[in-house]
Amino acid sequence: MKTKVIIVDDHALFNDGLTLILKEESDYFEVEKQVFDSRQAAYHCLSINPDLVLVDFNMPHLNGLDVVKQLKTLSDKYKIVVISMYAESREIKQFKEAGVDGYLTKTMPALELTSSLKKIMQGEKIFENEMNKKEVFDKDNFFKKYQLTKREIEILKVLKKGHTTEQVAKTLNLSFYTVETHRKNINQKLQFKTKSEFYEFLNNVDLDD
Amino acid sequence: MKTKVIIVDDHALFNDGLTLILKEESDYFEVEKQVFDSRQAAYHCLSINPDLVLVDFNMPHLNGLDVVKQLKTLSDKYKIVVISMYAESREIKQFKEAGVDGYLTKTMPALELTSSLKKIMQGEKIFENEMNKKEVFDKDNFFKKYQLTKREIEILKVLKKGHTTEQVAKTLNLSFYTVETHRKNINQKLQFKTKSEFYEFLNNVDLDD
DNA sequence: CAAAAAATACCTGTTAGCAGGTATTTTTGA
DNA sequence: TCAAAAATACCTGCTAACAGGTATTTTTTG
Repeated sequence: MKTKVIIVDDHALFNDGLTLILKEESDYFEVEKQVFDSRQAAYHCLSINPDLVLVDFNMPHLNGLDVVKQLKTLSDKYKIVVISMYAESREIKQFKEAGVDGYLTKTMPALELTSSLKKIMQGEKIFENEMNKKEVFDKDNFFKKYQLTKREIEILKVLKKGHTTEQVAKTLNLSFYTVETHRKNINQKLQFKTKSEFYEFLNNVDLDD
Repeated sequence: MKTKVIIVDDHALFNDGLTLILKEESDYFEVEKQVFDSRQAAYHCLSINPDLVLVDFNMPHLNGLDVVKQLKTLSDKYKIVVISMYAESREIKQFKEAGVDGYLTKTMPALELTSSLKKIMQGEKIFENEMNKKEVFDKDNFFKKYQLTKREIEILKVLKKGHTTEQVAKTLNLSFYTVETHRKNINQKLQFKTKSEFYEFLNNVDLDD
């Protein structure tokens, strides 16, 4: 009996990545459905009746916490595990209260993830609370996946200081237009939907080598 | 008995700013000396014998870590707190090993800084990183000082979800202009200089009751 | 009750950001 | 070496944000 899994993550790339990781252990996990719109999570859980639901923490429309609460009203049968970019105690507490079975971070290695999930399926509860703070975004994985170039990272570093596009251009001796182009490309790669999202990323990402 | 403070920071503006911040709490802190050349830190500490030394992280000639090591060979009596541009785990570890009492970032609001320093003077050790940021934030103090109104906090809550002024207006059944006015007032009260600052605040502040 | 504080709303002009292009040069790697 | 990737630069048009006002109504509170 394989573990039937539903992945709820609006971020297609990560959703796919997670699916591939679980496929590596296809004798144990079976990804039944990848949900990209959190509002459809409940519907798919009802129709598929999975053993395990992996929910991303920050999503548009319905965030992870809302999804968890919704799923909890539907059934107690499936395990729910939150996968987050942040290991932040306040959020973890909220999810604990909402009754999830685990809170894992996107920074953990694939092997650790699958082994943690197996433990959770056996009834254990795992709340990743590593005080590894600044590595909120897993640098290696992150930059590899999204393929930010050197110049783009350089521009992000200057933006991180609170500078505007024009100030960045002056700092790096570039044309205003060039910096705008780079910003455009960064936004396309990282798919920010709001300015808030962009600045949240900027404030949390570790760009140092 | 006030806390005698020496500030070691080559950056005159920030050195002054820090002094002003501590002057706001002049019944607790007394800035005895502003040192702008890190090579003179030891000399002044010996002659003044302060209770607290605030050391900038990156300075010419002698960097923060070197200053700390030097001071530590002189005396164990005064508390040493490093003030840095960014919270970087590797550096924090080094300073911890050097025996500092705290590592705070320049990005933290003034009130958080003074409240942290007070705690340190009482023997607590505080190492600021992205993880404990949200919790260190002294909510009550903050809102008391800046006197944000109920409506303003309500608007911040909606903005926190990444909504625009227009979306906030719709959500709260207000005119677009009203929300803009509130935002204007918030910005005036909190004195954000850049958008990045505003969003950093928004992403880190705890608005829940 | 009267004054202060808070909340509401409107107006103008400016700037930053961003989406959607085009296009050339430089660098790099198979 | 040559094609792809990266970096550079420009243009238009639109929208959100923001600074600097004014002004009325509602709520709070001494």
